[in-house]
Amino acid sequence: MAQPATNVALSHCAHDHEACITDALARADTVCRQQGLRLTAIRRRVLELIWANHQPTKAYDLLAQINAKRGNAAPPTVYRALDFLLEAGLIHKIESQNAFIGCAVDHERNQPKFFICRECGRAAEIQSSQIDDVIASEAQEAGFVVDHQTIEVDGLCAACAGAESTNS
Amino acid sequence: MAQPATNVALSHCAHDHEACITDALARADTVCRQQGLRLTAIRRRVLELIWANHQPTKAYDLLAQINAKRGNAAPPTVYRALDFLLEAGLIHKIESQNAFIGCAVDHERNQPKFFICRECGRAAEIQSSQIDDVIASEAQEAGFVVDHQTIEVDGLCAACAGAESTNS
DNA sequence: CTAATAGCGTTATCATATAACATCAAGGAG
DNA sequence: CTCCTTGATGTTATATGATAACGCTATTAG
Ligand SMILES: [Zn+2]
Ligand SMILES: [Zn+2]
Ligand SMILES: [Zn+2]
Ligand SMILES: [Zn+2]
Repeated sequence: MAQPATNVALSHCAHDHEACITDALARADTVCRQQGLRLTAIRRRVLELIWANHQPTKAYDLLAQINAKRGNAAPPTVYRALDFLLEAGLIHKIESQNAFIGCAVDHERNQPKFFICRECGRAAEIQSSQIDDVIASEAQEAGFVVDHQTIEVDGLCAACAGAESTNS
Repeated sequence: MAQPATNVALSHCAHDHEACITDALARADTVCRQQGLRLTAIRRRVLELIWANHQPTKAYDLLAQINAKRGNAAPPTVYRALDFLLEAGLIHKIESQNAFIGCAVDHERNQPKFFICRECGRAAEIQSSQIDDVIASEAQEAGFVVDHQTIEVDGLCAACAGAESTNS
């Protein structure tokens, strides 16, 4: 189950992945400094690994990656870091996969939601607030007070759908 | 973790619960007969327990309920029944709780989605297709081919929100 | 510096889910 | 009816996901 830190799945999506990781860590530093949160070495390392994988990553895979170079960390080490990062809004949990992914989105006006490709495994975070609006109005109608939402849409991303139709 | 089969949480929602269970089982019989599926004794029993609980129920709680009267079933017994029921569309999995709940909804035109109350624990399945429409259009725009969706909105149901504001 | 607190290491254990293989029951072909 | 195939179930073991509890250490407020 443990996976290499490099991300094969991104082959169809060219971008400067090193910068991607660096930027995410820089943002995290800023956010934590502003909010008086402590982004300790372990927490930072876990966040870095999550971004390096660049797709939903399981807690025990992160643990294996941490321990890859002679480490010997135990599960609570990772779960505590994950709890912190979730709390700080720096990552999200993909409930349908028991996996975690980095967040690069401003959530002041819309809640997390994902398109997840079954082929390449990537989870794209959607920013539109249309879905939130509809949910809000449906909730209003039902007298339901929304607290938190889990929206995970599985399917085929554009790149993988294109590849598939080309092959057939 | 194991819970009694009767459902305290439904106290604020008066309805003929026995009929509720009976109807669900009758519908299941019909669906399975029409589709050539075998609703065996165990599968039927698991479905009955899920409806009896009437809120998202965990696999091991179901197992405990099955074994309550001198039984000795093992986990695969329950998980296999759950797999069958999921496949047949007779239940849904609430991913954010690792729990299962009965379905009484026609899904020809809209996918499963839930409002889940943190207070009473009930999960109400929403039927509106507005949310599906918005997701479909967002997906279209992104070139994403939707296969399956997980939509779970947590919060306070009308009854529990009312009770809370009354108390304060 | 000191005390209080937050973070972390470590061990054990709980909770969720599946693999693998043996056995059994139902239904069709001959 | 008998044999055979298939799908369902029983059983044991194990994989995978997550947390409790406790003591030590590092950080920081005063
Ligand atoms: Zn996000
Ligand atoms: Zn893809
Ligand atoms: Zn349903
Ligand atoms: Zn409620």
